[in-house]
Amino acid sequence: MALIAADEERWAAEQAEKAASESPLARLPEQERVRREKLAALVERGKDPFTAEFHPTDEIAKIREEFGDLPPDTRTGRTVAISGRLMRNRVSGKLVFGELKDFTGEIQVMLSLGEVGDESLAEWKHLVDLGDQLGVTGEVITSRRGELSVLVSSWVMTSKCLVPLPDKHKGLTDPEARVRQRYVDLIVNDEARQMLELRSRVVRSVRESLWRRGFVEVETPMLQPIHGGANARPFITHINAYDMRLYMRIAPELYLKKLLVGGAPKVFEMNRNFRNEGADATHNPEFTSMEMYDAYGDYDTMRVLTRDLIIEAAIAAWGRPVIRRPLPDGSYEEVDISGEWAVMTLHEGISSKLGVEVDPGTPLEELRELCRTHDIPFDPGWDADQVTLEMYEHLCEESTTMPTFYKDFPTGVSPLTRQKPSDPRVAERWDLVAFGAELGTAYTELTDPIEQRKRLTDQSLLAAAGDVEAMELDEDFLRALEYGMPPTGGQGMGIDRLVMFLTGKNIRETLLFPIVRPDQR
RNA sequence: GGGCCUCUAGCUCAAUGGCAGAGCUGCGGACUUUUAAUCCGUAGGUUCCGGGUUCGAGUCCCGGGGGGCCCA
Repeated sequence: MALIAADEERWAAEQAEKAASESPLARLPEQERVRREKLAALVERGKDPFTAEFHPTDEIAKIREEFGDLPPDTRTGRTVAISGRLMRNRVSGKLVFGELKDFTGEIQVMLSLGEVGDESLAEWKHLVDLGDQLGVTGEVITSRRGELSVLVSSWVMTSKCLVPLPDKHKGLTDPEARVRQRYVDLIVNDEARQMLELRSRVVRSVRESLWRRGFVEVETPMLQPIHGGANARPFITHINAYDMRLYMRIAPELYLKKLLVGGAPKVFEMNRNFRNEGADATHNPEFTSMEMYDAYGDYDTMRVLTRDLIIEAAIAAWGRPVIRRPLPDGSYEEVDISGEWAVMTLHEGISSKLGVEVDPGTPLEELRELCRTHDIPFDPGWDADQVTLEMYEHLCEESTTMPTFYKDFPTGVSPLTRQKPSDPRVAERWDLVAFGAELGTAYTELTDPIEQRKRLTDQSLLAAAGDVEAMELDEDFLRALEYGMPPTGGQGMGIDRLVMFLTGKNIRETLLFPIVRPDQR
């Protein structure tokens, strides 16, 4: 509490200092000064360099579609109004060739003395810069060399760009700059725009796949008084109204199950979770996940559904059931994922890697010995279930390439999962792994409130003993289960991971704005 | 957390310990069919930050920071 108040004070002081130190034109690079001078010149000539009075009626891609293959020197008689950013500008005396780029594509614009007159041509030559947003009206024609163009009859500046763009050939390559200034990345790198669109198609595909199957999309709290539903370190925050600690959610699971208790049979939520752990090529502190629950389903029905969702997402992304993998030379290869996906128990997975049979009854000492001989680190305080989980992560996850379901996890490391009736030592849970990364997990949910209380009590004891990832005891969740929750299959899938899987890119490219340290300069 | 690499003009990159440079961009000029336009001229620097060694440091040493890759 005291700490948060101190933080707020420091923040206010920093803001005040910042405002005081910022004199408007102090030490601007020459090119930025020039652009501001042009801005002033436009205003002086009665032009609004940020006018809102231009209304485009045409998209560049549509024009290209409609007039794709015209012979050189064609006049179409068709007038269009387009808006876009000026990406290239070739000034040739009384004729100017520019290239205008909107979010759909690029097209050449031609400005000739005869068409626009002295003043307009001179203003373009002296007051327009690369990067400016322009609104252009003119006839669709082709140039003498056959380039599809808009012969400008009038133009306005819709937004002056006050900062020079990166190199027109090399673009912006510094990965740090690309992430810190994603807007610049989007302006100059087509790849960034394609990722934005691809991710949108994937998210939409997952939603539509679920809607089509009768699932209802819901939103549950991100600010939670008790963090549960997963094992992870939470972000801690504070609510002034109640003067109380709150957590950013690490998972929506417990709330979604309350909806099942309430009678909603098929629900899903696709939204942000927050985990106060590392930030690297595969982890961002906030990430998007999808969780779904299907009453009277189980972990087997979830397995079939999950594969269907991912195949449908791949088709949404690439038009075919394929994913892309990076090759050492920087290019990508397509991998077909339409075949059957492997299914094996976690113990089968471990056994095949070790060449030694391991099963749920293998004694702790034997597991430890296997860890020692295979260089698998373990904590001497762990029980057999925890050691087994570590062996699985070490031996199976990394070496798995094609999508594989590892199922039947040790009950002790699966506090929210129903035990297998035929063998209560393992729980009906699977992890889906592909190319070394976990894509999702699913359970036949534990619905017995008495067994659930016992498991969560064990977890809270771990928490009290200092395990920062262990769950807290959520009385309201247990109370809800006491009202009776139908047998249910539940599944969680990382959407960022899914996009990474589909594209072969790292998380900082699949997220528009991954977390970065504040720029100190 | 450990190892390796990296940070120089708005962008992309050079520079044996010896005058900090090029291309693009910018600015001035020529050019009415260019498309990485061309040609002439010209401007632009806290070499990430702080110390140290040296006659002299972008370069070598120490410390710090940002970023990337690999490992745990």
